[in-house]
Amino acid sequence: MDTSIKKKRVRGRLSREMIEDAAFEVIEKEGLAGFSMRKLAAALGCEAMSIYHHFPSVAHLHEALVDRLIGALEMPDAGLPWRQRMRIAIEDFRRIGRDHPAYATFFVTYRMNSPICLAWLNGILSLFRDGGFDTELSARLFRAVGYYLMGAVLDENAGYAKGPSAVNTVSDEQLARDFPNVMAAGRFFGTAEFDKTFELGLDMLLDEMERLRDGADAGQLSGKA
Amino acid sequence: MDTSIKKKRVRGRLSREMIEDAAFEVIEKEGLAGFSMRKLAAALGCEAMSIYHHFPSVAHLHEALVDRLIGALEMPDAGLPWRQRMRIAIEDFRRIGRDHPAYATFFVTYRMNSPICLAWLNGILSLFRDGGFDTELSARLFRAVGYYLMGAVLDENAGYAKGPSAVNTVSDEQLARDFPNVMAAGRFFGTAEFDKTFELGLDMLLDEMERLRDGADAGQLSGKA
DNA sequence: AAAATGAACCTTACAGTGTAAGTTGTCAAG
DNA sequence: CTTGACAACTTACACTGTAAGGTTCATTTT
Repeated sequence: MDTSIKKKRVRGRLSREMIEDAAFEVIEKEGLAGFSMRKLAAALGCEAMSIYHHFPSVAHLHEALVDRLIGALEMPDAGLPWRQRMRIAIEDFRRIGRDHPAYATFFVTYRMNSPICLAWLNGILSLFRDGGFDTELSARLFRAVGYYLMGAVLDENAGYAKGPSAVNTVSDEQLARDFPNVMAAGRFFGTAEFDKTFELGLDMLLDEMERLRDGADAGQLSGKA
Repeated sequence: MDTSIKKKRVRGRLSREMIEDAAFEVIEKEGLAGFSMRKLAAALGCEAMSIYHHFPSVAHLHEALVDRLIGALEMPDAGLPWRQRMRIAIEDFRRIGRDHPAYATFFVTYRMNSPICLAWLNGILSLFRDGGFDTELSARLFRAVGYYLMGAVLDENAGYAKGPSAVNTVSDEQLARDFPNVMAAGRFFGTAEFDKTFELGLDMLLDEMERLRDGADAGQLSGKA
């Protein structure tokens, strides 16, 4: 007979929301690669298979996490100036990465096909349309700005500033000797510089979009390569 | 005694280069997630552990793969106009994603600290300096342009156009009814539109950089948010 | 109150992963 | 022919997601 003390287990405790909350915690604590159903279960005080009652697979769970993050976003006030609306929407997305750094790499790579994500996407496309662009230019500008945003989120959370991942590390002396430009630039690659750098690129894109809208398309854009 | 026929095995066959070649093949065939040391070994006709004689870990192997791709890049001819040099360097990087679509997500996420990658990075930073920017602006513009490039490579190889990854798929009817902007924009999200969209965003950034260099910094860049 | 139902959870098991440790096969130098 | 070194293999371990089936318990029905 088993005389070991068994933690009294209150059934019916688990819920999708609880599991999602715990998942975010485990991911941020253990890293995205360190996340597993068993660790998640441990954090919840249950067995791994119990989670499958609420989510049929890890893929379903991950989709729910993305949906939660995207679903929490709301479109900027339509009464604000366009440039400001665009800026707010972009910063909102960027903030997700800031709040969930370990999850960012997954998040950015994720293909958003769920209804919740499509609804957000639809709203963002509306925002581009409100800028005065036709369907084609709205679509292309959305993607171009999205590229910038995705790359930024990725780098800010998993990039150069997060320390070496390479196996062959390079000493500071070698860096200074062989790669002086990297050495000099490194000062502006740190976390403290993220905002300023991001703003610079974002303003460049916003400026160009306003220029495009104001009919400056006879300018360099169609110029030589 | 074992009388089973054993494939005669020629020892001493393996080399780092062979393993890297096979790794690229396996990754593109099986996908990045489907890659494993055992599958790589099978492709090579050897056992998984034999690979460890040439690469101490998968991380080392991955680093070698990234090094090979980056190491193959060369800086654009310094005699060309600056804008064209920049464009070539950017397109060279982008082509890596095109040639190794399945590897792109890893590639873009990878933190480049190896000597080979640092050398490339150092050269690119030189290119920005050649554009007439000081250390700080070179560093920030490199990052901003890099964000755009990273995001593009990511999306072009693992993004929306590559089909649904979501578990809750949405029917075409629902898409047309509930997300008309997505439906309309979808036409410009396909693979065939990648080049044109990428060029649009790239030209926007190049235009802004030339404007910055030509001392137009009294313009909107420092304007209201 | 007793029985039945079904959701919620657990146990076990399997095929897969990276890789540490130890063993065998092969070839070249002495 | 022996020895040594190295390349490749074998085995084993701790981990992963999850399929299959068993157990427990709250609720509902009789």
